[in-house]
Amino acid sequence: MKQQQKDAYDKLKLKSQLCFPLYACSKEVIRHYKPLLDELDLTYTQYITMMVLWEKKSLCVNALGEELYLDSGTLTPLLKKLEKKGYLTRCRCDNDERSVKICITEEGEKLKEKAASIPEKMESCVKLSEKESAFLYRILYRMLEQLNPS
Amino acid sequence: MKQQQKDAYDKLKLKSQLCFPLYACSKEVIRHYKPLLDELDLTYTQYITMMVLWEKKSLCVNALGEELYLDSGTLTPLLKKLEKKGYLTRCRCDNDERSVKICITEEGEKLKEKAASIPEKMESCVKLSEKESAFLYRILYRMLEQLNPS
DNA sequence: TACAATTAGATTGTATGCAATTTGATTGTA
DNA sequence: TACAATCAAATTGCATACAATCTAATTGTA
Repeated sequence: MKQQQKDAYDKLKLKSQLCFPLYACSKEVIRHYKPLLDELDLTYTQYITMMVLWEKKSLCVNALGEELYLDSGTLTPLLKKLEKKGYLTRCRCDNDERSVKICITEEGEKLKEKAASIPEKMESCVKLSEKESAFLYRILYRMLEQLNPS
Repeated sequence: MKQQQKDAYDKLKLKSQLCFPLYACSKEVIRHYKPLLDELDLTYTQYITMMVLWEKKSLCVNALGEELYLDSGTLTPLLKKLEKKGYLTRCRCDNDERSVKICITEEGEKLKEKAASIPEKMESCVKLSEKESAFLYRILYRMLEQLNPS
């Protein structure tokens, strides 16, 4: 076998890939959120959706999708569930009937208090130094920008 | 509002969290694999499953799940699909009828040749320096180890 | 050796994710 | 102003993920 082909095969190993630890790590982190989010009766995707709403109060589905890297196929049913729980409202925009505006409710605002302790609790699961966190953060956002230039 | 509560709320912002870019990045990377994997008629999860088999040739569902951080609920239907495609066989172990042994087929081995160019193509999507890749790799595996000590 | 406890996969049910398509509203332009 | 092109959500279909439960095999031990 040629050296070149051997190199190509080496790169096909799970342990040679960056994509795999990224994928596995993401899932493991989300798994660790679960018991904390269960107390709020939220899934992880519902949680990050609420995070955007806690900050922005109100925005269109489209904009929400860009923030979260999710499309309407995922968001529509998810937003309906959060609406049913009473955390947000969905209504067509007055000025553009194509768009749907999502607004946080008082119930939704109240949930923020219960969620406030979660980030701290999660941090304690993963022991990274200040420097490592900052590096990881920067590099992931740079990758995101490269993969999905917005 | 107390400073402490303000800090807690700041940490609730999407941009303050490490979990979010991890989650988004993982999805974006997988999305970038799609056109390459479409040519092989594999999904991403099927691809990483084949990566393990290209390396190990044969192992039990259990061991496969530990490698991939997936459980039988995900693996069983996925392995049935790959079996139907002819890339692997599933059969109960002789010495322990509870276990199912997965073996790669010749068809499965042949697929490796077609997949060999994928890692290189993916690398070109994300421009990280040698140093950055190595750092990211180390930190992700360390996190994995912390989150799921095996 | 009985038999409770454990283990490996399979199954069930719920919630994403996302590509592709559809529906209805808006925009650009001949 | 007609009307094609575009756009925003919603819908459909398929493939994960994973917790919880179930089934069958194996193991530990009284």
